[in-house]
Amino acid sequence: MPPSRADRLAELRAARKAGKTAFSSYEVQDEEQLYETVDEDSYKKIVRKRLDQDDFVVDDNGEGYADDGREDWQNEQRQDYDDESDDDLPARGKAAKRKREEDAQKKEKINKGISKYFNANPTVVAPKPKQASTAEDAAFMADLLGEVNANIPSYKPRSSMNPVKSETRRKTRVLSPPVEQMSHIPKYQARNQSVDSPPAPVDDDTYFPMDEGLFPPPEDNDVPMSDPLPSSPVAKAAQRKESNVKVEEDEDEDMLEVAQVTNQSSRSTTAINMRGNRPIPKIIKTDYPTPASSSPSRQAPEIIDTSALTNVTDKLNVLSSSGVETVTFGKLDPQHAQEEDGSVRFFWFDYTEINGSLCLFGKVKDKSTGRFVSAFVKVDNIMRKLFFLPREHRRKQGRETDEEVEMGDVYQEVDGLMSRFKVNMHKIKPCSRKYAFELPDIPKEADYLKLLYPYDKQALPTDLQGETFSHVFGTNTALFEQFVLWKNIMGPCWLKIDGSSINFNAVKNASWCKLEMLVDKPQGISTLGDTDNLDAPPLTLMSIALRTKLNEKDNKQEILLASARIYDSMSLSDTTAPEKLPCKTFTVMRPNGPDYPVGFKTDAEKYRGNIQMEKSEGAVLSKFLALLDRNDPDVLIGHRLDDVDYTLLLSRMRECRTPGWHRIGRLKRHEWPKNIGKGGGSFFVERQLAAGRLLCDLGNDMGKSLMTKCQSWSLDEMCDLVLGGENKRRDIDNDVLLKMATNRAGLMQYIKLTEADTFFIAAIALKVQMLPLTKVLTNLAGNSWARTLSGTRAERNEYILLHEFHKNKYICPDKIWGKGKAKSDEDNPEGDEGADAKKKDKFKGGLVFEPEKGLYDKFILVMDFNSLYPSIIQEYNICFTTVERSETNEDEEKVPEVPADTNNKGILPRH
DNA sequence: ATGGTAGGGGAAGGAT
DNA sequence: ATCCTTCCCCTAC
Repeated sequence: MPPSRADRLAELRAARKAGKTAFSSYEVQDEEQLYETVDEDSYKKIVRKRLDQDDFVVDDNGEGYADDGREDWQNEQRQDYDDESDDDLPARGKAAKRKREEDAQKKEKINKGISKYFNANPTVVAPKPKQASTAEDAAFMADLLGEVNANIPSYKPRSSMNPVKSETRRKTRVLSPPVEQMSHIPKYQARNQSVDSPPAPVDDDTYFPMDEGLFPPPEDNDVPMSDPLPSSPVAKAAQRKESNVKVEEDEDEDMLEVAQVTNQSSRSTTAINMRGNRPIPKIIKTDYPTPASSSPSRQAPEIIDTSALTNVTDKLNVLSSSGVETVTFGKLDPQHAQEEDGSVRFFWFDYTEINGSLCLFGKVKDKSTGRFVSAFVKVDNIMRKLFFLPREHRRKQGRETDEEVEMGDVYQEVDGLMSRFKVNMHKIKPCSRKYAFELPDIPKEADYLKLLYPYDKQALPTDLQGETFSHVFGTNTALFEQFVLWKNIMGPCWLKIDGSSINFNAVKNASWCKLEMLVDKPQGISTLGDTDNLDAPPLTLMSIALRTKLNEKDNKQEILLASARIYDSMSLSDTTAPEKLPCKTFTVMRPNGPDYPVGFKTDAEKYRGNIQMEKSEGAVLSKFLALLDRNDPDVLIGHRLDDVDYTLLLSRMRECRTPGWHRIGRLKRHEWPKNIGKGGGSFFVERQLAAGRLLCDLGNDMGKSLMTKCQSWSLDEMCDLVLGGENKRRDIDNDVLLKMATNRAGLMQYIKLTEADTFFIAAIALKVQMLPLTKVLTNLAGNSWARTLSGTRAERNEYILLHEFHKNKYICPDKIWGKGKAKSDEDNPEGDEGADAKKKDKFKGGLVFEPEKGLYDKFILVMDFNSLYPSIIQEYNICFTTVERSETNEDEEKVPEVPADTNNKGILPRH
C-alpha cells in the first residue's frame, strides 16, 4: 500500500526539522511505462480512436453525459492537503502578511461567490465562517462536486425527443487523423453506481457506428469533416434551411478547418459545398517553413535580384486584353432578364439604405448570352413594424384612471399619433406576441397593437408612452433587419420579383449596375425555394495591389501605381488551382518624377500585361476607375484593404477630385460624404461607398481567422503558409524598390512585383475559400455578406437569434446603439465606478481557483470541455424563454434557478 | 466599430 | 527611494 498523504506530510515535517528541504531528499520514482512510445502515425490512429469514442455532450447519443466522471469524484474525500500552508508562504515581513490577508480574502470571496451558484436556496446561504485553514477548500471542492452531481438531471432516454441527437451518424472532429479502424474499448465504468444515475453505457449503442459510404475511405489523407454539432446554433439553422445541410459551428477554428489548405500549390482546393453539405477537405501535413524562409529579410540588399520573386506570374493563365471580350458594355435590356411570366430572378448579395428605401445589389442572368450581370433593385415602401403594449387602465396626466383600456382605445391613440407625425399611409391591427427579455413589466405573452408605416417617415421615439399604451417596441429597427426578418431571407440568395411589382424605367442611372429596377410593392419579392435548385451565380473577383510614394512635403502617401487582376465569372464552388485560372490584369501607373525611364515605353508595349502609362496621380486614379467599371467586379480583394489600401484609394481620389470616384462601389453618388477622411470614425462611411461590391480583406479579422497559423499576417507570411511552393514573396523596402525602378528594367521589375502581389492576394483568398465560407456563414446567420466579411461574429449571432425569435413570434429587444447606449449606462449608475468600468464588467464571469503550488510527481488529470457554455445551455435548457428571471432583475446578487421543465425546450438550447 | 470575463504583469505616476 | 494604485496590454478560456 502506498504511503498515505498524512504519512508523506509527516515525512516532510521531519525533513524540514532536520534542515533539509523536501527537494533535497526527493527521489524521482520510476514509473513503469508511464508513456507509451509510439511513432507519429500510430499516435494519429490513437487520437483518432479517442476522438471517435469521445462523446461529451455533442456526441452524447441522446443519453446525457455518459462519461462525466461523477462516480469517481463523488466518494473521494479530498485529503487535508495543506494544513501547513502558512509554512509555505513567506513567513516574515509586511508583504508576506498582506499577501496572506489577500489570499484569505480571496478565498472567502471564492467560497462566498461560488456557493450561491450551486446552492438550492441562494438567499439563505450565509457566508461560511472564515477559517485560516484551507482545509475548507477541500471540503468545499468535494461539496461543490457533490452539488454538481446533484444538479444533473436523472437519466431519461431522450432519443425520441431529439431526433438530431440520436442520429447515429459518425461524428468525427476535424484536424484529427483519419479513422482506420474502430475497436471496441469499454467505457469508463462507474465504481459506485448510484441508483438513479444512468448505467454506464458499455454496449454498442454507445458508439456511433461507422457510416461507410457516407464518407470516402480515409486514404489519400482525406479527413471527413465532423457533422454539425447538434448543440450549435448554426447546425440548427442549417437543418432548417435544408434537410441535408451539414455545416460547422461558426467558430473561427472551424472555419479554418473547412478551409483547410494544402501546401501544394498545384493541388485543387476542396470545394466548399455551397448548399451547406459537409465538404471533405484535403488535409495534408503542412511543411512549416524554416525560420529563415518565413521571416522576411529586413535589410534588403542594395542591388536586389527580384526575378525569382516574379517568376510565379510567368506561368499564369493571363488572357490578353485583346482576347475574347467578356465584358458587357452598357445596360442590359430588361427583357433579357425576365422569365416568361415577366418576373425576374435576382441573386442579392449586398445592400445599402437610402432615404428609407432598401437598395439591393446582385446579379441577374442575361438570357441572351447566358452570362450573369450586375443588377440593382431599389425597394420602396418597406414598412416599419411597431408593437404597442396596451395599458390596463388609461393614464391621464401621469395618473392612472379607472377607465379600462380596450384595443380600440389604443387604436385611436396610435392613429392620432400617426396624424401628428404626418404619416398618411399606415396599417394598424391587433396581434399576439411573446416577450422573454429583460424589460420589467412586459408580460410573457400579450395582445399588442401592431402598427405598420413606411421607413421614409421618421422613427418614433424609443421611450414613447401614451395614455393607452405603456411601451412600444420596434421604433428603431433597422430597415435591412426588418426586411430580412419579414421575408425570411437568410443571407445572399435568389429572390423572385413578380413582374407586376417591377418598374424598369423608374430608376435610371442610380447605380453602375447593368440592370436597374424599382420595386414599389415589396410584397412582390419572395425567396426562391430550394426546389428551384439554383446555385449562386458566378462572381467577378478583382484583386488589388497598390504602390505608393511618400510626399514628404505633406507627409502623405500618394499612389504611384495600381495593379489589378480580374477573375471573371468565378463559380464559388470552383476549386481549380489559382495559377490555372484564367485571369486578366491591368496596371495603371505614373512616372516617379518628371518622366519615365528612357526606353520604358517600348518595354511596356511589348509586355504581355496591360500597362497603362499615365502622367499624374489623378490620371492614374481615373484610369483605374474606368477599368474597374469596365470589369464591374463583384468583389474587391486585397491585403489590408480595410485599413490601408481601400482607405488610401478613397482619400487619394478625394484629394485628386477624381471624377466618377463612386465607381469604387455600385451606387452613383453626387458628392463625397461629409465625414470622410477625417481620421477615425469614417469606417462605416467608407464601407458604405463600396456598397454593391464586397470588400474581401485577407488582413482583417475574418481573413486572419482563416489563417490561424499565421502570426504576423503579412502577405509574405500568408504566401509561405497558405500557398507555399514556388510562391515566395519578400517584402522589400519601398525606398529600395523606388531606387531600383529608376531605369527601364528596374521599373518593369517593380511592376512585376506588384502584379505578383495581385496574384498572391487572389490565390490566398481562393485557397482559404474566404468567399464561399463567408457566404455559408452568412446564409446560416441571415445577416449581410459584407458584414460577415468584415469579420464580426457578434452580429452573426445576433441575426441567428433575431430570425429564430422572430419566427417564434417573440418581440426582440430594441437595439440601443451609439449615444443611446452610453446614455442608458449613465441613467443607471449602480456603483460609483464610472461608465467605463460599468461597460467593461457587466456581469460576473468564471470562477478561477488559485493554483496549488507544489511538485506533482503523480498523474495530473486535465479535463477540457468542448463548447462549455453552449453545452450547459443545452443540458440545462437555459434560455431567455425558460429561465425565470423576474426576481433576479431586482436583486442583482440573486441567481435564477435552473428551469425545472425539461420538456419545454427553449429557443437557445434547440439551436 | 469590432463577442465576454478573469487575471498577470509592466509602465506610469502619485503617495508615503 | 519605496510602495501602491491605476491603467494598459496581453493571454486564457
